[in-house]
Amino acid sequence: MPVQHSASLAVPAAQPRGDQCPIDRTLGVVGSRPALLLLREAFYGARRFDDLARGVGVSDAVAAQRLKELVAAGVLEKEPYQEPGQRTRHEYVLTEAGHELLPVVLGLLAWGERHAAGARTSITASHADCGAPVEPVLMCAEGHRVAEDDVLVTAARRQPARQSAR
Amino acid sequence: MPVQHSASLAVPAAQPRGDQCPIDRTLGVVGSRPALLLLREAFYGARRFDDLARGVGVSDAVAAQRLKELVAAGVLEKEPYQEPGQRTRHEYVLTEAGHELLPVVLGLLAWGERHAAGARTSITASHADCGAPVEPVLMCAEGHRVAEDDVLVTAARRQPARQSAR
DNA sequence: ACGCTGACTTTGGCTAGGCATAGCCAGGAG
DNA sequence: CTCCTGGCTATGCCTAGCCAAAGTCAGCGT
Repeated sequence: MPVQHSASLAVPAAQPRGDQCPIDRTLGVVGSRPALLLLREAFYGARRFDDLARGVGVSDAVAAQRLKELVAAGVLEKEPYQEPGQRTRHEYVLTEAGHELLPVVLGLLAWGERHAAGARTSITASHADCGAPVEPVLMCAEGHRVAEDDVLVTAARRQPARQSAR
Repeated sequence: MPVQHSASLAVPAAQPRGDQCPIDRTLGVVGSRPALLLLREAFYGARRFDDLARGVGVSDAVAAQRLKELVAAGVLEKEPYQEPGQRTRHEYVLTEAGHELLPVVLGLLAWGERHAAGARTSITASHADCGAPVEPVLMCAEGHRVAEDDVLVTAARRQPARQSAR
């Protein structure tokens, strides 16, 4: 017997692909390196264009382009603000939807810490209350911790009928 | 005090960027669309080259290239297998490290379901035992559910001393 | 021994996306 | 009213990545 993991997830039937797959759709929004890194900066607290662009290390043009896409996708919001003695500026803040991408970002962080060796520094996410390291863990709405092979993936047609006039 | 969510994460000091950031390093491995989609296929149970490539919808060349990278990064392993009456083949199986990317993939899935509208079908990950929907949730090693502002992000130098002869 | 099939590899052409540099614009400071 | 600064926008070049199509290769079946 070689290894235990067969198909990991329980996938009884074929799932939709292409633009019908929510994973693919999400990747259309945050599927590029600059986009994810901008998100990282936003989670680190950056709000101003310069800080975001600088932190990611891309040119202004790319930063502007990606930020525009993230705003269009509803991940970030552009809001006016004013520092005392300064003119009105705009800052980029995470929306509710943006905040919900935190598990993904921290998942990448945790994986990189564990498996992408070579960095001379390590970044740790820990629980402010107890100091223990934090990671995304699979849980169901009932509050059970879910193992990989207990995850059942199913597809369903959305809104069968009711295509009434708006 | 304008909005409630200020910096979401608690980040007391600057974090390393570029290739010193584990998020960035992880993106170097799975930071492209085809790579993530190949991973999706692997989680769905695909193991053969053709199935993986077909499921992602890219050309053979791209699939081969990305698979090679994923193998090199230790996410997939190439193993020989033999179906009865068939010649020896190789299949791609998720390694331990590969399996640990599941929270990221399911995070993308969950987010897409909730925020990337437009698909006519929905994919749901549910708990096989109780049927409730499954999502990645932030938890610390002590077992506490961690809220966003209770996540403390800190950097540390790896291997403090031992900077002996190079 | 030959052919077929699955699994790649190679080649050539094309497009998206990146960078650098420079230019533009708004608006408080002076 | 002009200057200055942060925040973009525009231009030109250059590379990475993609696709399609064709070629290669291993080895079981006949």
